[in-house]
Amino acid sequence: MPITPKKNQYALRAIFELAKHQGQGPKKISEIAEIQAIPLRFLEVILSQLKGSGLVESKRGFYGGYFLIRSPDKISVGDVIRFMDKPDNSTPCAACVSSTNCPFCGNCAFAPMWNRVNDAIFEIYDRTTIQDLLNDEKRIKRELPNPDPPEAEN
Amino acid sequence: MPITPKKNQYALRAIFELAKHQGQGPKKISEIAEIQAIPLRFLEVILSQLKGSGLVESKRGFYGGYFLIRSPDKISVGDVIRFMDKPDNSTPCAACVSSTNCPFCGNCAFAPMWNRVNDAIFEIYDRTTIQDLLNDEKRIKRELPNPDPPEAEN
DNA sequence: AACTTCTCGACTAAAATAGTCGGGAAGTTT
DNA sequence: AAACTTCCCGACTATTTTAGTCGAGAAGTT
Repeated sequence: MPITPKKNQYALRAIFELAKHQGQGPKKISEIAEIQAIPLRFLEVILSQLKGSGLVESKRGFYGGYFLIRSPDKISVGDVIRFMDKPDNSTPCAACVSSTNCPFCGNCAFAPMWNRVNDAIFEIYDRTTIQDLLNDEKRIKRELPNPDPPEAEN
Repeated sequence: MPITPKKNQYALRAIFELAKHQGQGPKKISEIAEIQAIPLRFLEVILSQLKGSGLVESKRGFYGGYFLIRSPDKISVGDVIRFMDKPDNSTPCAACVSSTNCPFCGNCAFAPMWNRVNDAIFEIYDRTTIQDLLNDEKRIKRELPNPDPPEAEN
């Protein structure tokens, strides 16, 4: 029922966080995990998987962390989602997007609709870049100036 | 990863099958199950659940079965999917369509995108009626005249 | 050497999905 | 009526997917 699993959302948020940090060297998994409220050990798995996408790279040691190797306006949400869903690329019945063994594959009245839906989803994903999301966030923050102002420490 | 779970697809196919049979009295679960390759006992559950939607009604006994109580051109795919997903209507964070407890609800840069995706999906669902699907199937069958011609029995 | 951070693979836990079953109630046939 | 067919109901099990954890190690820094 979710549009996309949590893991994919975490991947997006992680990349989003790296994008904020562009040009400032590597960012630690632990920081991303805290800011984006993602379980640390799970995020390790996700980021390490994301290295296979050619979007991020990492460095170890004291000043280590992850960083983007493509500019945020050249990374679309579609790039990320498609990569994350890749492992089980099988999609044997391209028509019935949702089932592994549809008995009507090919001459099924529902297939065109599922395809339209799939296309509509990815059209949005592909047209939304990480930079767009960054801009949106800035705008949101301007509009809601002080959601929770830092209290002066005594 | 599927666009919609199998159960929803079964529900759609069942209604689709009832639509084919419009005005010819009730149709048995067992027939629908066979034609649409749906596990019988599972389909019982689904159809019985669908009675709550006001789209179908049933009759028991020898000439019993299920039938539509609304014409196929007045039933949209959206009606069916929305009903099937109803039970867990909670959606506490309407913005982050996919997660139960998004820590950023309200001021999250991703929310507008998830909403656009959701809207795009349901726009298609709502504009596709069961009658449309019926028409599509007829067209498909005209175009592929004999996918598996019945052999003459010896 | 001590410390920090990513790395790797296997492993467990929880939730959602899919499916099953027995026994009963309504309706039909004979 | 008895026998039969069909839907009805609730609980129950199985399977798959998703989410998350862990220990030990390798690369880099101080």
